[in-house]
Amino acid sequence: MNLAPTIQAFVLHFGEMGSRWGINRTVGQIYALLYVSPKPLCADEIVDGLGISRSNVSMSLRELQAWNLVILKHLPNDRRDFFTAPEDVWQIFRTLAEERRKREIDPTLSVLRELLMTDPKTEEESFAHTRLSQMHGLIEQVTNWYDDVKRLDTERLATLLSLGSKVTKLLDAKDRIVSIGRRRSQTGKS
Amino acid sequence: MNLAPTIQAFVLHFGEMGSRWGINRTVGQIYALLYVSPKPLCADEIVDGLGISRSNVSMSLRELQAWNLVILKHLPNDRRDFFTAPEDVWQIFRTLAEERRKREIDPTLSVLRELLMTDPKTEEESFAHTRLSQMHGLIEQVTNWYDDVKRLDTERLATLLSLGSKVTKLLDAKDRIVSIGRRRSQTGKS
DNA sequence: CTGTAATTTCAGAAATTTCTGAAAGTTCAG
DNA sequence: CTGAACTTTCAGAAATTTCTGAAATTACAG
Repeated sequence: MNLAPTIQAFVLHFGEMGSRWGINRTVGQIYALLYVSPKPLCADEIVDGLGISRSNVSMSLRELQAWNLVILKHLPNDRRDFFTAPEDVWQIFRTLAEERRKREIDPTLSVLRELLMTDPKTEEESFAHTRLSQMHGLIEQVTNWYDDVKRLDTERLATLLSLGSKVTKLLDAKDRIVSIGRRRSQTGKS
Repeated sequence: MNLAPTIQAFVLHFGEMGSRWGINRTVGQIYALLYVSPKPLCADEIVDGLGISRSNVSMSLRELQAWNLVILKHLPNDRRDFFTAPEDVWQIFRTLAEERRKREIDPTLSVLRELLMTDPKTEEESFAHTRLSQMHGLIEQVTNWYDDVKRLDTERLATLLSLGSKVTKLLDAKDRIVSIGRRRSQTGKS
């Protein structure tokens, strides 16, 4: 490894965190390296940068492509594959959310749906049934929200985030304003 | 293992998913079992239910306690430790979000802050610096939103979720209504 | 105290995941 | 075609994580 100290520290940290995240160390490191590189890198540059085997790089890049976290590029007059991380951090964030949902949420949702189809026979199963149903309800509510919000463009998403919990105040405010409007004009319309 | 088929399926699925989540299979299974049990279970009941070693149960319960996902109870005239999962799924959701944040986000945030303190020396480092700064900005924005929202009670949180992206429409609506109010009364006030 | 019922610890066995080197596959210029 | 430049595959080595049984520890009733 022969990287600037800051870059090296970032890459190593991402490798460590990778494990806490369910992606492995190498995958995390490669992603981090691509993320901070001003230009696309080819596999051998990654091998040099991280000091790992060529085959490991190949497999890890494959995984990153499956996650849609990395873009394959070709330079003119060069047969090699080059890779970059997408520019827009918000886009990366969305992609990550999307992929994690596919892998971590959807399978559970479908198992829950399946299990909820069967009628509970015993007292015990009946209790379990209501618990599964609660969990299903929660996950569905959260993913519906997510489906709804993910369609927003970055600017609106940022507005929504910066608003935070104030939206509930806004709700109250809306009601107040609307009712004032009504009182004044007698033609109120929500 | 001698559980009702539905319960068994749920427990096994949760075990599998556990691995995709960074908690291990046993921990996932124990949590699932407690979640669907109408009454607190003691360690030996879990051993019977899941067919795993007593010591594994002990260690896994320890981990679940560290995650705040399990509650230790004592029954009168019984020296054994009994465990349940919290009732309220929303509370569980919050706990999970909180713990994942502590483990998966905060360390990265602090590393990023640290690295951003140093001045970039080369062109390369300078590029990396802006990328780190972008990532830092995004994470901070998202966690600030989260900090803000997590204080809401369950009801308000549910409202906010069911509203989804409509909040942005609401924002527009507010502006419109306020301006109508102004036009009508000449005393508009946001 | 003593003995019993419980929990915890921990060394190392078992299982799983990650990583490597060697071989095979692909692509393309000449 | 041929062979050079590159990428992928994959068996098994290495590393890591999980799990177990045995021993140690704790708690407490008698």
